[in-house]
Amino acid sequence: MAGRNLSREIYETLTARINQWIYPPGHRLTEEEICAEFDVSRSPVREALNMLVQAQLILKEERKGYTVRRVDIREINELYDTRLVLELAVVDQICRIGMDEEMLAGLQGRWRELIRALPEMAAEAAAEDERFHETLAEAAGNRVMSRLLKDIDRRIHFVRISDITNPDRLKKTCTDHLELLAAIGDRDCVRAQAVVRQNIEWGREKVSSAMQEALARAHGIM
Amino acid sequence: MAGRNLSREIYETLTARINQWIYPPGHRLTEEEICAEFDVSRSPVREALNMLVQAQLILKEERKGYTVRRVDIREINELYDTRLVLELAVVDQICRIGMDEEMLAGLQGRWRELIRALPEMAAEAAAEDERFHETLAEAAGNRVMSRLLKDIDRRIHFVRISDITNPDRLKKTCTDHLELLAAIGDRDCVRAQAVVRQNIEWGREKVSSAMQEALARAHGIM
DNA sequence: GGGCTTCCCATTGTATACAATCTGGTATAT
DNA sequence: ATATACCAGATTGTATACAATGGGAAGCCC
Repeated sequence: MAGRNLSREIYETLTARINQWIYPPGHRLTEEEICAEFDVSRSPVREALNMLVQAQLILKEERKGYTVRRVDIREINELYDTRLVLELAVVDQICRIGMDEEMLAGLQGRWRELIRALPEMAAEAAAEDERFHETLAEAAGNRVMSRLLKDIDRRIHFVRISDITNPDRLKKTCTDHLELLAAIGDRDCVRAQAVVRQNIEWGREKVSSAMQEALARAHGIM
Repeated sequence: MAGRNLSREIYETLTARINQWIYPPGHRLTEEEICAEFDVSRSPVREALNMLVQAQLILKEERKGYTVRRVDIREINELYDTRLVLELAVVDQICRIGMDEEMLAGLQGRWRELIRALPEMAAEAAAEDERFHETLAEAAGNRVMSRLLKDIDRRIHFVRISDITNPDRLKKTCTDHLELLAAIGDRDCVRAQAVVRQNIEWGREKVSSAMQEALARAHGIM
C-alpha cells in the first residue's frame, strides 16, 4: 500500500462525509474502523485524523477517541465575523492598489457566463465560488489572509453548500460577485465593501436554516 | 516511554529552538536524529514534526525531509498586515460593547505595576504581553479571532522577542497598552484604533533589525 | 436494591520492522 | 573528459506488535 498519498485521500473522504453530515455532529470515529474500511494501517489513518483535528472538524480527547465536532451557532457567527473583517480588508486593499486588468476581465467574463448558464452550471458555479474569494485575496497580495479565508471557508462549508443548492441564492451570489467586480474596476472602495458586507450578512442569516437542511439530509441518508 | 505527552514536549522544544535560531532557517531535521536525541520512537516524533508543519515553522517535502522555513520578509509583512486588521476589529468591537469593569481595572493595575518595576520585570512583562492581545480578543467575545491572533503571534514570535530584550521598546509597549486600556475605558474607538495601529506599525519597522539580531544570536551559539 | 469495587475490553499511545523513493557518487562507455 | 547508467545509503511512508489508559459492565458487599 504505497505510492500515492493515503493520509490525504482519507482526509478528503472523511472531510466530505463530515460536511455532508454522513458523519453527523457527535459521531464517533475510531482508528481501527477507518483502517478496516480503507484497508490501510493505523499510521496514515492517524495522520488523516490529526489533519481533521487541525482543521477543527473533529475533536480529539486523549486516550478516549475522536468525535465529529458539534456545531456551535456562536462559533459559526464568530467565523462569519472574522471572514467579514478579513474580506473587507482584502477588498479595501484591492481598490487601493487596483486589480490587474486582465484578471478582472477574466473573472467578469467567467461570472457573466455562469449566470447565463444557470441553473445547469450550478455545480461549476459552486466550485468557482470557492475559488473566487481566494483569488481576490491573492490579488490583494496577501497570501496569509488568503490562507486564513480558505480555512474559514472550509469550516463553514456545510452552511455554504445550501447556498449552492438554492437557485435563487446562487443567482444572487453571481450578481453580487459581478457587482463587486464592477466596483473594484471603478476603484470604488465604499461600494465594494458594501457589497461584501451585504453578501456575507445574507449568508449569515441562512445559518440556522442551513443547519436544518443538513440535519434533514443526514437523516434522509441514515 | 508512556504517560505524558511526548509529541507535545518535542514540539515545544523544537519550536523554541527554531524561534531562537538554534535551528536556523534552512536547517534540516530528520526523524531519526530527533528520535535519538529524545530517546523515543518515530511515531511521536512524526506527530511533533507534523505540528511544526501546521504551525508553518518547518517545511515538509514528501519523501525528502523537513527543513526550517526560510524567513520571508514579504510574509512577515503580510502577517503584520493581517494582525493589524484583526486587532483593529477586536478593539473596535470592545469599544462598541464595552469591557468588563473589573477586567479592565485588573489589566490596568497589572501594567502600571509592570511599568514601575522595569527593567527587572522584563521577563514577566514579555510573558504578559503574549497574553495581553489574547485577552483583548476574548474580551471582544470572538474566540476564532483570538486563536488566529495567537497563531500569528507564534509565527512572528522571533521578531517580537527583540522588543522584549530592548528596554526602551518594552517601556513603550507598556505605555501603549495603558493608553489603549484608557481609550477602551472611555469607549473611544478612534483613539484605541490609533494606538493599535501605531503599536503594530512600530513593531513592523523593527523586522529587519530583529532578523539581524536573531542571526547574530544564532552565530553566537554555533 | 443501591453503591462500591474489580476486572475486562475497547481505544489510543508508543515502539519497531519493512517498503518505497530520492540523492549522491562511482564506474563505465563513448 | 564528459555524460550516462546504476548501485548504495539515507530518509520518509506504511504496516504491525505491544503497552497503557479509561470506561463500562459484572459481581460483591452492605
